[in-house]
Order: sequence, then structure tokens, then C-alpha cells
Amino acid sequence: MKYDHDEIIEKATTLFWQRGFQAAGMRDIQQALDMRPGSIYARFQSKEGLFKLVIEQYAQNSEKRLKQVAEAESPLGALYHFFETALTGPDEQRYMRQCLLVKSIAELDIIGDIAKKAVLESMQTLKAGFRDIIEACIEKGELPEQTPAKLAAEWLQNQFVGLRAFALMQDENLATTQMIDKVMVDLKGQWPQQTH
Amino acid sequence: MKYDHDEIIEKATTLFWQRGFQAAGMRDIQQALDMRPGSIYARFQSKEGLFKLVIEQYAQNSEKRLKQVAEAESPLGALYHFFETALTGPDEQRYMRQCLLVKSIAELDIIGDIAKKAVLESMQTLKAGFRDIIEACIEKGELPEQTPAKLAAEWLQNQFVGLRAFALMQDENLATTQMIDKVMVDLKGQWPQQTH
DNA sequence: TTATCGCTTGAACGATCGTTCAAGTAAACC
DNA sequence: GGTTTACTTGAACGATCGTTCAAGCGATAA
Repeated sequence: MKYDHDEIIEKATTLFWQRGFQAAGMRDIQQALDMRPGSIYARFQSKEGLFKLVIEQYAQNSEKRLKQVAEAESPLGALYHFFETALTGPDEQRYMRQCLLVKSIAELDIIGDIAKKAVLESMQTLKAGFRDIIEACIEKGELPEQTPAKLAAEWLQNQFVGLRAFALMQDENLATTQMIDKVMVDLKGQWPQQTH
Repeated sequence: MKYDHDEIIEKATTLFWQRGFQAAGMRDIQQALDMRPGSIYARFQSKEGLFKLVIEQYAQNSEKRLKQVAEAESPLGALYHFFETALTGPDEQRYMRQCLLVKSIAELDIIGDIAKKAVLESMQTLKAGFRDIIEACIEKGELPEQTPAKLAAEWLQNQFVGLRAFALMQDENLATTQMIDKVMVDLKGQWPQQTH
């Protein structure tokens, strides 16, 4: 075993994050990982197999960070900070503004059934993470008692998805920061009646 | 000239919308348009050239629909209706829930410089369309005078982008409808101070 | 009639795609 | 020591990619 597993996944993550599943060719992967095709296939069975591990690792990582937000002294403040760091990173890490999962959703029909399942399950996991944050905010009195947790969690995740696409197109951070501010305002604001 | 131009663009739009630029192979295009490669290249120079025309036509169409919203008797009501129809179509037209432009943004690095330019310019055009709607709402007294039009327009477009990704993952329309309701609430709600 | 033009056809091109495979290496196990 | 196992190498495979091109068609212009 010449190559370190975590290091491989990390490098592969960067590549898939930058280029997407389809656009990242096997020869790009071989170069990025400094591995020959046989090694890659012996370990990961296929390009999709490698991608699946990348997705799972990425989701696990994201989940951990959401958990930290939920367990913070001020979940609402931590949430703001989480949004800010995720959306306004330096320009050379611009690709990171896009959520790898969301990016993958755009390729859902291409990436194969196994990876597709991993992506969708990861989205569910993260939704639960957002819900924990909402509930933590309510518990700490940072959000009103009557905030509909399930709806708010979906909404929050959705805002995050939209904002990542938004931030990707922005040249400066001011517009993005204003959007985050608006999210925080709306989070504390009214919610529609559930009587549909 | 055997094939009708508008018909070609329409069929190509459907294909690109369903599959994306990259995943729509020339042989898929040939089949969808019932044209041979030579014909396609004689008319459109390249796959990218065809795609560029598709994008421009799509943007033009979208712009027209936004204009109708802005010019409606109740722009706010028309806006709601616009969101609803765009996001909760029948299942066999599920691909239409995704905005072709947003989908293309995910492929921005792949589609080539000419098409890239067309996509980004179209996004700007649509942003202006959203702004017209906001201003029409203010003028008709459906939104408060002090609503920051520029910010609100960006926000609205952003909500639309996020919701399209959201709607794509939903099995039933209830969750999507609730999200639209929340958008309408927040649109009338508070806006962050511009003092950043 | 002849020339020109835009459009059409379909075979074929070179490049690239994901993947396979025979062969080799090094550590682990019996 | 011998066998197994996990991993490595790099050439090569068949398939598919976007694109080209010689040839032909039909309408228009001279």
C-alpha cells in the first residue's frame, strides 16, 4: 500500500469539486492522485466508486461542521459565521463556494446509481443537521418557540443551496454578505400558515 | 432549407434542458433534431454554436414572461403565479423545474467562451427583469416604498434559483408551495441595513 | 444553360473516454 | 520457503466524443 488513503480522497475531492464528476476525466484523476489506472481501479473499482467515497467523506465532514454550529454557545451566531466562511472564501478557493453535493445534483443522471444514492442520502443527512441547528436556536431562545422546525430546516438548507450558486457568480463579497443578512432576518421573521 | 429553424431550436432546447450541455452528445442531438451532422455544422458551426442560440432564445422567452409579470394588474400576485407554474409542473416535465441558465452555470467551465458569455449576459438580463417586477410592486403599493429594489431583485432571483434546485428534489408540491409562500412573506418583510 | 449558394447526407477522422489486463512488487500468513 | 493478498505499473482496448469532408440536392441569379 504505497499511497495514503485519506490523502487520495482529499486530492480526489479537490478535483471533483473543481471540475465536477463528468468533467474530471480518469487521466486528470490519475495525474492529480499520481496513480496509475490499475491502482485506482484495484482500490475503487471505478470512477464512480471513487466519487462515492469522496461524496461520503465530504458529507461526513459537512455534518461535523453543522454539528459544531448546533452545539455552539450561540447557534445563531455560529450559523452566521458558518454561512460567511462557506460563501466568501478567497478567490483561489472560489470553487469551494459551490457545495459539492449541490454541484453533483446537477449531474445526478450521469454519475450512476450508486453515487446517486450516496448524494441523495447525504442531502438528507445535512437536512437533519440544519434541523438540529434550528432546534438548538429555539432551545437557547435565539429563535421564537413557534418556529416550525421542519419547514425552517428545509428552508435554511434551501437558502444555503441558493446562496452558494449566488456567491459563485459574485465578484465581491458585499452582495453575498447582504444576502446572508437577509437570511438571518427572514429566519427570525414570519412563517406562512401551514393550512394549504 | 429542409428544417424549420424555430423547430430545431425548440427541440434542441428540450434536449439541453433535460441532459445539460455536456451530457447531450452530438449523436443525441442528431437524433432529437432528425438531422445529420453535416447539416448541423453547416448551420450552427459547432455544438457550442447551437447551444448559444438555445440559451439566447430561452433567455428571451424568460424575459418576456418576467415582463408580463411586471405589467400585470397585480405584479405580486402574478409573481406568485409565475413561481408556482415554474416550480410545480407535472412530473413528465420535471426537467423544466430546473432553470436552463442555472443548470448551465454549473457547466460554465466546459461550455466554451462564446456560450459562457451568452449565459452570463442572460443572467444579467433576467436580473433586470426581476428588478422591474419589484419596482412595479412598489409602484402599485403592493410592496413598501422603502424596499431596496436592487437588493430585493438580486434576492428574488436568488430565491428563484434556490427554489428550482429545491423543487427538483421534491416528490410532492406541498413543500415547494410552502417555500414559495415563505418567499412572499420575506419579500414583504424586513431588509437588512445597508451599513456594511 | 450554367454558376452559385445554402443546405443536406453519411462515412470517416483523430482524440479522448472509462476501463481492462498481464505482469511485477512487497508485506502478511501458513 | 511458499502461497496469498493487496497494491502497483503502463500498454492497450473498445466505445464514444465532437468534428470534417467529399458529394449531392434544389432553389436562385446571371
